[in-house]
Amino acid sequence: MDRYVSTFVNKVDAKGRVSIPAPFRAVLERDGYAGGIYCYPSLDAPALDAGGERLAKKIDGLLAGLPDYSDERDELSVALYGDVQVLTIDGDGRIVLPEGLRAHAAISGQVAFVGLGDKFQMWAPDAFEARRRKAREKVRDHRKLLGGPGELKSGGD
Amino acid sequence: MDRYVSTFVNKVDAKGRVSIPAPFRAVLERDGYAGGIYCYPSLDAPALDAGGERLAKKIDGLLAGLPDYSDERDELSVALYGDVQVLTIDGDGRIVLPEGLRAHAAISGQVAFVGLGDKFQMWAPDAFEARRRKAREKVRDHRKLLGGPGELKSGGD
DNA sequence: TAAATATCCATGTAATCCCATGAATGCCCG
DNA sequence: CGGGCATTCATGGGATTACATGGATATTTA
Repeated sequence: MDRYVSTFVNKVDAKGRVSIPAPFRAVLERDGYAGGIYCYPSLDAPALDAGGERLAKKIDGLLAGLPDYSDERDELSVALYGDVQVLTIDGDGRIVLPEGLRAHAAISGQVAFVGLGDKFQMWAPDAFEARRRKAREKVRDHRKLLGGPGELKSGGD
Repeated sequence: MDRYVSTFVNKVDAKGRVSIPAPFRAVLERDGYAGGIYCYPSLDAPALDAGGERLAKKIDGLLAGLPDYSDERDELSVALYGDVQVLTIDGDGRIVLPEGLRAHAAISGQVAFVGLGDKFQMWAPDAFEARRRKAREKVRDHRKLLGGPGELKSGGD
């Protein structure tokens, strides 16, 4: 498997450690993570974005499109790189979530790991539940636009 | 044959395992399933959608059009990837249905596997029976509009 | 040295593998 | 044409492994 899929909820222990779900670890293995995974506060959600090399490349790619020394580039690179932390994975497949990041996502006792294809997010489980509901409704709407007959349509009424 | 057709009912055992009907397994073989089959709650029915690589590609296709780091993309990915589970197939051709998925489809003792062409669905047998009846009536109505007599004629059950 | 961070080890639980059984199907040979 | 024989499948149970989690010990940093 080469993409992050599905959702897993794990506990944060007294030291702030969380196990990365084994399936995600497997993807990271393939993805590559020199020294650790990339993690930063989501721009538009109370969540953390994370991933391996592929994610890093994607960020680079976004910046590459903008002219050097432009305001836009400066702003974006600060927004994207400025808050990035590299989290090392310990021998048991766990990371430690620093205080700052945890605050942004309002994470305390548990973390929901949510696969988004080529990156994953970390949420406070209840906040994610709300977002999930919203997202599902949106997909319903989009389906009418996106899906030709049979696209992702299910069980046709 | 390379599409899922017909309906099969199998048991869920004490551990939550269900045999995938052999004919579907054969299709999956051809379809490809690296690591397992893709399965997610149907958007508009109390059922589960499932399939192999072909289905996975379809999901990718939906996202491919959207720009990275857009609100929209994240939202869609949550619903598309976040809700998907990758179910591994054991040596005997069985999968385990996780609690969350089972709940969505109200599946407990038995599962009806329903072929839908390039994917299949899993239903609680009685819920599916009801749905099937309804679908039949609809088809009968349509037939009057669409076809000359005998167009879609079938030999009954 | 104290606090914080990293490494290592222990444990219960849940998932995975492996083998046994039994029914049903299809095939071969009488 | 009919009766065994072999295979394929679904299903059940037991054994084994993987994984998340908690705690203890080393190691660094201020």
